[in-house]
Amino acid sequence: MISKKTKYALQALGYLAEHGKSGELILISELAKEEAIPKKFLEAILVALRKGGVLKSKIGKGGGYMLALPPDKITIGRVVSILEGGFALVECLNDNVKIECKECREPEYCGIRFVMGDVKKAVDSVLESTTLADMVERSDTARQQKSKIMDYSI
Amino acid sequence: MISKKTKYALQALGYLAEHGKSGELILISELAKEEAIPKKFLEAILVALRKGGVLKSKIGKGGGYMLALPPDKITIGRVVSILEGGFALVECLNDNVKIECKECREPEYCGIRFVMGDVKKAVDSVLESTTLADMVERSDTARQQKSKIMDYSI
DNA sequence: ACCATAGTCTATAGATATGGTAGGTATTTT
DNA sequence: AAAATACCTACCATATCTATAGACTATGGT
Repeated sequence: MISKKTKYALQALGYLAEHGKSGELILISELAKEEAIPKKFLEAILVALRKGGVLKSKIGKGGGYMLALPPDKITIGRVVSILEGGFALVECLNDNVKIECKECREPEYCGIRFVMGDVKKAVDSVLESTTLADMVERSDTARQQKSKIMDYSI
Repeated sequence: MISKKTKYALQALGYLAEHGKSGELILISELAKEEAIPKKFLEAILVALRKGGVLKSKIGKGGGYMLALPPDKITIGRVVSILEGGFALVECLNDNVKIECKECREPEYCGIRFVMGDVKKAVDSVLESTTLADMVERSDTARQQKSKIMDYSI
């Protein structure tokens, strides 16, 4: 299960992708309000995203947040990685840290590791090939489909 | 990250697959000792697996646990599903429960859902096509490779 | 019938992670 | 100087995960 942190991050990034297309700076308070995210909690998330290189900020009056990269250069995998330290399935397969399973006496031929390695590959392949732009686009498409159907039915 | 519960479950099942081939009953205490799993914790896990239809047990003297199905009929996905209620990535995509995201005002065209739906498909596809037998076999193969290399180097 | 064995159930304690809050600080614009 | 705005540190509450304890029930051997 992805954490709320990650979910909020994706919501905020989605909002920034849609409302900051021409380089406008968006306020934390606007993001928090529009996406219904606790403001203080969101602050911490945005800082993490900035440190992770996907957001830029400007302090002071007239300040705010904007994407540091175009939406099609920001993969969902990168976001997940920033906020959860990678999508780790077992301790010993974590991206960042190279830990051996404490429990596991034979990590070299641990079947669980093999299987979870496969799962991780599958997950990473999706997360790294999907960008913020894709996410927003799919949402928009679905919304349009819906309104088209609505039109027909009127 | 899969929970220890699930990891312990897979360890125990692996042991049963390897040591119970001819239908022997294996004691909880043996499993706990050999796989270094806290016994009382393991008990609960085994009960869950039994209720999930993957294990059979016999109470009383001479009792113990055995697989309820051949290892190649037990998918890793099933085990994960029993212990974690499915590999849910977002609340609104859980297998068992059909919940709408509370936060999400527009679940029908939520981009996060679309993306996580794809991830879930990828994960499930691996977990459902991999069986306990595969897991054990890969572990064995790796172990043999290793010993072969050892032989050469001697 | 009795007893040892072995799984089952319920309750609970301790540890860790998550979600959320409070208050103050630093920086920029006007 | 004042207002706006992001930044930082610390903290708390709750939920979940891991683990343990103890009493209960069923079986088989004697």
